Amino acid sequence: MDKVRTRFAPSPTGFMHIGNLRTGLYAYLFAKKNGGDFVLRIEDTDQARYVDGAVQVIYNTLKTAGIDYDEGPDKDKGFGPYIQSERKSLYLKYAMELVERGGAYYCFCDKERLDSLADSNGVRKYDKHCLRLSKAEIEDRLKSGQSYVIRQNIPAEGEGSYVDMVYGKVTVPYHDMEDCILIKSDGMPTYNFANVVDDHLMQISHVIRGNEYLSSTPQYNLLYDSFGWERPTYMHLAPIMKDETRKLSKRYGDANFEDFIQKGYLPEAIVNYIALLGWCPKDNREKMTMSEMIEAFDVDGISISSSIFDEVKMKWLNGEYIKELSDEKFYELSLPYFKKGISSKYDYRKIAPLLKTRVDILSDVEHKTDFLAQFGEYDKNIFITKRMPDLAIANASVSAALIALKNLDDWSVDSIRDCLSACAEAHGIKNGHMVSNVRVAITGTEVTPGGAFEMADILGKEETIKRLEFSKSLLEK
RNA sequence: GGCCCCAUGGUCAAGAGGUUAAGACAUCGCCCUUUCACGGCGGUAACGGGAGUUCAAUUCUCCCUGGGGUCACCA
Repeated sequence: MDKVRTRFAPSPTGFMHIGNLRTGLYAYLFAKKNGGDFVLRIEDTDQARYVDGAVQVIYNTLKTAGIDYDEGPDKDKGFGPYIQSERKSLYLKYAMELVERGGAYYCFCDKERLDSLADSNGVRKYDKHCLRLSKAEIEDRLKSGQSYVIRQNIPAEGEGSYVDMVYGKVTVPYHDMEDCILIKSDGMPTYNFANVVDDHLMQISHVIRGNEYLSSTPQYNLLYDSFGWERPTYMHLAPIMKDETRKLSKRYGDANFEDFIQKGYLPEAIVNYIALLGWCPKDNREKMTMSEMIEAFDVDGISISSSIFDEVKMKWLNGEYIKELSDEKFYELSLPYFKKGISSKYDYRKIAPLLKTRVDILSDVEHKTDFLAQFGEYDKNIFITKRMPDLAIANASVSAALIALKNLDDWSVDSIRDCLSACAEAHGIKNGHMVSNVRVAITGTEVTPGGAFEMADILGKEETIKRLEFSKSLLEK
């Protein structure tokens, strides 16, 4: 086999959504697995849809996702330019060659005529009207400056088929294809054409893309054939869905990479998760580094059916990644999510290590530390758990702890522990009940970033006493 | 509507004619922990329907149903 070369060819039309990224990831994994090159190409032939800054989004996303391209707009290895709008003259040249070879033809039909071709379902198919034009007539029209497009000339009979790496054999009758436009009236190529010309010129060996192209691929193969070019191997990927019936789209706001990063997902976790959405390694591993994925990547494991994006599972995976972070790293990454208003009052260095095993995504830090700034009326039934079944015990614990802690001068996790322990014993309260009750009493919440000692230590003596007093009266109500 | 493609628990998914039909997330329960969480153990839960082929179909074929894609001077 010739050298494996894959490409990722996004359009700069805004954010990069997860499905799109996954396509790029698979193309990258496949190339790397096979010792090949991964090429980035920007498909910006539709000027109307171009979004400012979107190219930068593509660069940034790939970079933070850890997907390094071997070639791209800023890494020309001799196949450039890698931005389609900069290749404009090239396409026209090839289109004219194709006209010479009979694989395409000039078309001068206007919108009205095209619209009149629509059938009762509103579906229209071009009738090859301009294919009948004589060479002289075409020359004349061209000379007079009449607006034109170049269309692909599809055979009326027969069918086109190819073997897809994941779908197997796909066959489409030529009759069902249209003589689609290759060069638009603005001189720019359509995707249908640019794609083929570029993939050939860039010596792409394996075309990896979404399965929306599954049935138009025979049409592209016709182009390769007309030019006498070797067809690439195709790998089409099933879409990632938002739910059973809707595909993940840019409209689904949370589906883009940037948003997930902002919510506090680790890039490695996102990449790991989306890799698993549609691919399963032979040994069924779930948590993998990029190099492990490259090593394990295998076409056999690619799903042929679509999969639904499940943020709950991605959250879990992210939590696994977070637990592996060093305390220092976690501190750095999560600090931005620690509310500024309370950061001056409480030491986040003390809180962060406690939080590490308790958050799935970094932004969880925000609400998990809410109790620091907010404390007030709460439902006293939260004292009750399976191990602490009685409010009277809560009441007793809080009253006793209040007195004991008031007299505690050396305020540290250890001294608070000892103090509470002695207090429990003195009052005949189980140690577990005591700490459980104190923990709830000083935080007002069921789930906290740590145990009673840590919470009291972080809150400080003054605040702890204040809260115990509040909870005491709440319990006495 | 034509054409192309798909169909295993709620979700991601192994399995490729004979399996007690894996595993993960979620969910539920138990245990651990001087406390919630973390962690450990376990439970509930699936082959869309109908015909064939076969000694035997979740697995192969066909039909139906359901879903997706495509039919643009968008990619």
